[in-house]
Amino acid sequence: MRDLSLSQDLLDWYDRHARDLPWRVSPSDRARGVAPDPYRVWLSEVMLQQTTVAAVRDYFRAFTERWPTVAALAAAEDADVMAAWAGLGYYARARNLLKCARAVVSEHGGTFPASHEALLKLPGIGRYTAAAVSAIAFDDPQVVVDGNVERVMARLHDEHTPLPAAKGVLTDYAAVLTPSERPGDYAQAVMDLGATICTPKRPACGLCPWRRACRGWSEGTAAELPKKSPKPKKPVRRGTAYLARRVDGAWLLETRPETGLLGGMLGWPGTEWRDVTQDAPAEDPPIRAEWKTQGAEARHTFTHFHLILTVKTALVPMERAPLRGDFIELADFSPGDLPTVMRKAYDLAKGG
DNA sequence: GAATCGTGGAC
DNA sequence: TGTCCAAGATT
Repeated sequence: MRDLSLSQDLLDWYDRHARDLPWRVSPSDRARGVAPDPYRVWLSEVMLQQTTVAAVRDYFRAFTERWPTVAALAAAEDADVMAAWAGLGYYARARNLLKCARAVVSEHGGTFPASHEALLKLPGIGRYTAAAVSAIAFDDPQVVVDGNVERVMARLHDEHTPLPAAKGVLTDYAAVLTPSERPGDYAQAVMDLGATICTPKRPACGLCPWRRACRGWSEGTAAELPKKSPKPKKPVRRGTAYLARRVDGAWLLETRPETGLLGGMLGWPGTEWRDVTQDAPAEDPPIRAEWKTQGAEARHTFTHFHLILTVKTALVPMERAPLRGDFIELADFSPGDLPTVMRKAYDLAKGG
């Protein structure tokens, strides 16, 4: 069963209110037959996973300027891609981005596969991204369900079952509304609606094209939906980072292991980060030196814990060999290549 | 299903 | 200042 009248109302709204985004083909251009580039659609969707449009904009521009095609990205050095992703977070995305680009080249001749099934098999492409690329780049009416769609559907149907348990029924609601015509514009329209009108807090229901049909509006429950299961409190961890500067200005850094937190990223050698209820980890400097503790500590909050990082610095002579990590010449180092927590430690060392 | 995995902005 | 939140994927 479908409700094409509601879908059409949203498409009409989108024709008038679609946001101008660097990766988007406007509905008017789309109507003239301009086709989106699957590479740009895919890249933007991966960048936008759990990340705001405002944060993605500059990264998207930088990536597409430097690597205009999937083949160009596939040929890039791992370290260059990780450095370019630094600051955007969820670094597994960058690792999978490269794996995916290389798979598209080696297994699909450098062209993104058009089928939802084949897209799902690629690294870093899950249910949402496969559906979004299918719909937006290939006009395939897949059911696109992201956080916006979940929120809009929960309100439209006054669904009080908390997430993530409600995911199934919300997907069913979304399927009913997905049109076979203009599925790409429709998918982007629901997400625009969620991002600009049907917002998490204080939704602008007065401006909503779906207000007449919305049960959350008629019941007065819209603003409190969707329900979510409560989140556990974040524990606090502590650790030490060692910032060794050689007399010629080179910094001692290491590439973190591929898996786990900040995997594959550049960082300062240091102790492990241990819960404050545990014993403090043993001293473990990466090079013999006179270490000086900075007056302030670096504080940073990750998805599931708070970190308080003690920053120690030292100046070391040219000939001394490190036990861990490698010295990177001053000319080859940019703090912007570091994940944010590591950049905070750097800023602290420079300022103090 | 539950954990893990970043960051910056809004309130 | 603390909490919530954003176009999720992977294990």
